[in-house]
Amino acid sequence: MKSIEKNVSCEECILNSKSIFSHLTTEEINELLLKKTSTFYRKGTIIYQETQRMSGIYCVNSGIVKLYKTGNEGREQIIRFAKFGDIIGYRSVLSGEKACTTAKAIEDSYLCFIPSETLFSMIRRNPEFSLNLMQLICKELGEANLFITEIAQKSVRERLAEALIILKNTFKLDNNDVLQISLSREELANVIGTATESVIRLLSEFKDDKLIELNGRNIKILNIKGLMKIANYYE
Amino acid sequence: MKSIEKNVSCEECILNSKSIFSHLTTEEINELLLKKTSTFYRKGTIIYQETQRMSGIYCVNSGIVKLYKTGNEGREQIIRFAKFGDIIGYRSVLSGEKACTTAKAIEDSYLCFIPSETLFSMIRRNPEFSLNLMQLICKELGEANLFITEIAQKSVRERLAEALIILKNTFKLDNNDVLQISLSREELANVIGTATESVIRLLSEFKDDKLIELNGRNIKILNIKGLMKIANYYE
DNA sequence: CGTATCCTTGAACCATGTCAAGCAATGTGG
DNA sequence: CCACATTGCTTGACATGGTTCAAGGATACG
Repeated sequence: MKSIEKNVSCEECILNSKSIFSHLTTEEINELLLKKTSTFYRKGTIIYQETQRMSGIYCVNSGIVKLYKTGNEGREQIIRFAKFGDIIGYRSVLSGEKACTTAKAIEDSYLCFIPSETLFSMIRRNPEFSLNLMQLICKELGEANLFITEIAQKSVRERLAEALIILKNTFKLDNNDVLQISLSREELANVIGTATESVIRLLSEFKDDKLIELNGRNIKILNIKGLMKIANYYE
Repeated sequence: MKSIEKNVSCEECILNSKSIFSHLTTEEINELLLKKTSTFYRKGTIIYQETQRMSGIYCVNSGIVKLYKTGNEGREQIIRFAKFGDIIGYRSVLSGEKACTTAKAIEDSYLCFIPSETLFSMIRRNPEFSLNLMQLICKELGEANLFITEIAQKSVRERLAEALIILKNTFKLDNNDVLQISLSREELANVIGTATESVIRLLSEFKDDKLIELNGRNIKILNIKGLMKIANYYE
């Protein structure tokens, strides 16, 4: 649980045109930079827990954060991953409810913390910022609705193929076509809602079918179209 | 697809303290009343379709609206139901995306249509309204995340018991303990993501176990605690 | 070098989906 | 008002995808 404070550059996050911060005034950006605190989270560290009250949101500067809910039998359901430029924790802050997910760094990560008051002040002062934020939340809601449908209607095989495609789109491949996120078999199972053994068996099948290549946690994508066909996923 | 325009009273919707409209100024309310149009939708009528671009949002004045997504094999996944005071369609309007669900009246319903420009103008002018709206969306997102976890981890039996509890909380019971929403067995199946036959068999079991009583589509709740225990659902 | 964690495979089991057939309820047109 | 069609509901039989349990191998770590 070691965490060191350090000042990281937020310029890239703010200037990124997809960022909700991209429409802030210079004055607002200065206030944001003044109020934010940056913290290092070593791989494996929990950033916040479900049922916890949040006093602000976090913006991921580097690393990868896993957001998951814990089900009745203690099994984790991964809701999403957050990477550079993504913000987390805003759902609870805005709804005034307790956190509904736990956030855990699965890579060494730097996160910026923005206190609730700063966020609310920006919402009150800048309607364009509000609209950007709403847009972000609504997109996430759309993805959640889609995920509900897929998990309810698709087979495990389809869901695994789809998960690989989505991970590829989110985290990209290196120049050797290897997925740029490292997940355990269990985590992969917790994304698609199945047993670890099922993931292992299906990954082997995909390998036998020359769709992917496996090397420990490294997954090399050989045939994305084949995966899309299996997943019935076209986008 | 018959739909008649009629002026319905929006006062109750607006004054309701849980409504997102409750913090509007008198001036804003007057503009809202001026710009809104009210329409009758006969049971079975589709209000909007997924993939459609939305030009505004709807507020349910009376009746019940079913919101569902259509999966690959054409099977419908019910995302939620909207009743008096609920608004629908805002996700697509705010995100600028096409509708991700289809909305269909499953009872005769009156809906008020609020054009996008009116909504955006209220957001731009009134930060408290924005915050209320964000809060609403965030709550829905929280419910979606919970639903993902339940559908991924719970058995069909648990999910059906839970669905009955949630329907009871949302639509209440009449003074004879009968659920105040009428769904086909297939619709019930499409809520929890299972086959119609499974719902039928499990409902019979619940009846045998004296948890519910069945009379056509009428479901009488006899033992809510028993259902909660089966569902592992406590709230 | 030993211990813990993760990964893999096989076998058995079971919850749930699918298919088929009959029944009940409801609506339609003559 | 009846015959017929349509749709929804129910039940049984069966197939199977997926989970669970168990055991062994691989890999990483202090």
